[in-house]
Amino acid sequence: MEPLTKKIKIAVITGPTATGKTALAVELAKEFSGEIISVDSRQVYRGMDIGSGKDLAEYGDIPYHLIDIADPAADTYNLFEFCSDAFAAIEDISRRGKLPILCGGTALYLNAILQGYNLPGGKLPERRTGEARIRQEGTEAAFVPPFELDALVMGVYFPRKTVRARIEARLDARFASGMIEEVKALHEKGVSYEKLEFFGLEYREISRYLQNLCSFEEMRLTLLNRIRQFAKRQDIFFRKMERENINIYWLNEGKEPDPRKLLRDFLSGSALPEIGFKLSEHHNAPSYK
RNA sequence: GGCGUGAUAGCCAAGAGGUUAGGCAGCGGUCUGCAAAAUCGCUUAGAUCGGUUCGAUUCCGAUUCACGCCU
Repeated sequence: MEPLTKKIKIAVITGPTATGKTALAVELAKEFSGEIISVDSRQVYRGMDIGSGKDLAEYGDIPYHLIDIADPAADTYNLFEFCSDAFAAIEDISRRGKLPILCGGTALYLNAILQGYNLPGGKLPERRTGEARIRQEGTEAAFVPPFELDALVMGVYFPRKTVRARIEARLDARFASGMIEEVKALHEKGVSYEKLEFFGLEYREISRYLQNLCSFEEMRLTLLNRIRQFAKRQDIFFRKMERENINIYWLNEGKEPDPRKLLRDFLSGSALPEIGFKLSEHHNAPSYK
């Protein structure tokens, strides 16, 4: 195949959890003939649906990538694999004349793609020696970004207080739609409690509940706090990315500035507006109830 | 009405007449190989009024409130 010489244009939708990233990405994919690449370290695992917020029903006819590509019992997906899978997907979509739309909140993964992390091979940290595939790959598996990207990065913004409320509403909806049963089923299919706890948040706290280490109400409150703290850490990472010169267009409630217009201008090569709002220059209120 | 106990930060909760309680929650940061992970930092309160004292959140008195008991 011919190498791609020009920079490949991609759109990115990111932001903290529970802000409606998927819905926006699907909307843009429909309008701009796009395909979605999930940037989510948990949605890669089969069977982790409700807890990771896959929302597969929202996609309709829009093709998606990097979802359900790993076995939660046997695999431990990581940044290295994500980088090679994501660049492969971007190239594939682009060659077919479609627009790659990256969508997700795993900020490290996104940052690695946007900044073209060059992951060296060679000696790996002690803690990784247990993983067979890493040993096999060794030095030659060093990851070098195969081509450059021209990315329009948009983030869905809500005030922290609103995000917190959305997290709570979504959590209860997830309980109502069978999230506990999902975790139970994963365990019955061979995913150890240890592994489930490693996956974090919903999988960790519900595993503890299933092991009778806490009551439902205790579990729910702990989980609520953990998800909220996670959303804060996502913000902290987005600020770091901004300081590292990644421009993020924060869309108030996902609407303003209009993402369709931004993307249209970006794709046609028109001048984009100045970034009006930087998360890194914004402080959240000192406390919430 | 009488007696007793208590009143500490958003919440829980200690000790001490002068030197940081602590935990949770909150906020911020680090992070190029498990990132929904790991890890670090910050956040100075003592119900009210008066007294004792060089100095009171700590001792004394009154008041208010809460809880318990008694009549």
